[in-house]
Amino acid sequence: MAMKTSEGISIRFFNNLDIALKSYKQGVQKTLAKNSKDITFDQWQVLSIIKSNPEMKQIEIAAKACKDTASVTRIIELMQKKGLLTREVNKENRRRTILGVTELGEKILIKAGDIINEHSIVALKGIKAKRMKRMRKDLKLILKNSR
Amino acid sequence: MAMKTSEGISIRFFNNLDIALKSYKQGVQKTLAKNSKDITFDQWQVLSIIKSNPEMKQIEIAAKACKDTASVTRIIELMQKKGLLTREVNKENRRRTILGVTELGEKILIKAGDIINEHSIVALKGIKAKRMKRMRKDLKLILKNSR
DNA sequence: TACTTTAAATTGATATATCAATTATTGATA
DNA sequence: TATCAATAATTGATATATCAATTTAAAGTA
Repeated sequence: MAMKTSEGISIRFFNNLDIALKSYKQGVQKTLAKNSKDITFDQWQVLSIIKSNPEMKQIEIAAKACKDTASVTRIIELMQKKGLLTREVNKENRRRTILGVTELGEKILIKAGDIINEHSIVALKGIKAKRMKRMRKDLKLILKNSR
Repeated sequence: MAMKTSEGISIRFFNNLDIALKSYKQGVQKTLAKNSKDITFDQWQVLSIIKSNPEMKQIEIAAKACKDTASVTRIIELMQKKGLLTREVNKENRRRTILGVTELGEKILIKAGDIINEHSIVALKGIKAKRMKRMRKDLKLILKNSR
C-alpha cells in the first residue's frame, strides 16, 4: 500500500536541518561579503583547519571538513592567490604539500572568525546550553549513521 | 584579552550540523547516482516542491527550498531538458511560468523519494521520535533567528 | 499616453561540489 | 631492477550557489 503522497518525518527532519543551515550560512556569507571581502565561509573553514593542524594532508583536511579533495585543492589555490596561505612541495615526500597560514591569513582568519562566531550565537539565541550539547551528540550519531 | 585560539561552542555546533548534513547528502547522492541516474538531490527537492505546489512562482519555490532564484532557474532548465517537467509562459501574466511534472518526472520523483526516505531513516537510527520533534522545533527557531 | 517603478525570470561571472580521470611520486615485489 | 600497486594532489566536466546585472512584462502615476 504505497501511500507516497507526503514525506515521512525523517525526510522532513533533514529538510528542517537543511534549511536552517542554509539560512545561517547565507547570513554569515552576507556579512562576510560586506565586512571582510577577502574570504568566503568555505575558505574560512579550510583555513582554520590548516591553522590548527599545520601538517595535515589535503586529504585529511577534506575528510575533516567533509569536502571533496578537488574542492580543497581549489579553495587552497584561491587562498594562495590572495596571499592568505603559502603552498610548497614537501621534500621528504614530493607528493605532499606544505601549507602555511600567512600573517594576512591570520588576520583575516580572526576577523572572519569573530563575524562567524557572532552569527552563530545569534542563530542559537533561545536554545539552552544543555540542549545544544544534546543536539551535538545526536548530530554526531547522525554523522556516524551516514557513513 | 583576545583568547581567539579555539572556537566557541556555537560555532562548533554549526560545524557538527554542517558535517552531519553533508555526510547525509553525500550518501543520498551516491545511491541516487547508482540507482536512479536521472536526478540529483537538489533537483528532487525542487521537483517535489513543484509537485505539491503546482502553481507556485519560482521565487516562492526558491524561498521554500532556501535557494537562489538563479539556481532554481537552472535546476528547472535541466529537469526540463531531461523531460521531468514542462515549462511554458503563463498567458495571464507573461512574466510567470507554468510548471508541470511529467509522467516520467512523477516516476522518478517517487523512486528517488523512496531512496531518500530510506537514507533519512537509517541516518536517524537511534534517535527517538520525541527528540526528533524537539530538534525540529529548535531548528525552526534557528531558522527564525537567522533571518 | 509617456514615464517610472515593481515584479518575475533569466543570464553572466565566479566559487564550490561531485565524480572520473590523470599526473607524479612512492612503495612493494617478483 | 623492472614492473605493478598505492598514495597525494591536480585537472576536466558538469551541477549548484551567490551576487549583480539584465530582460521582459505588468502596474502605478504624473
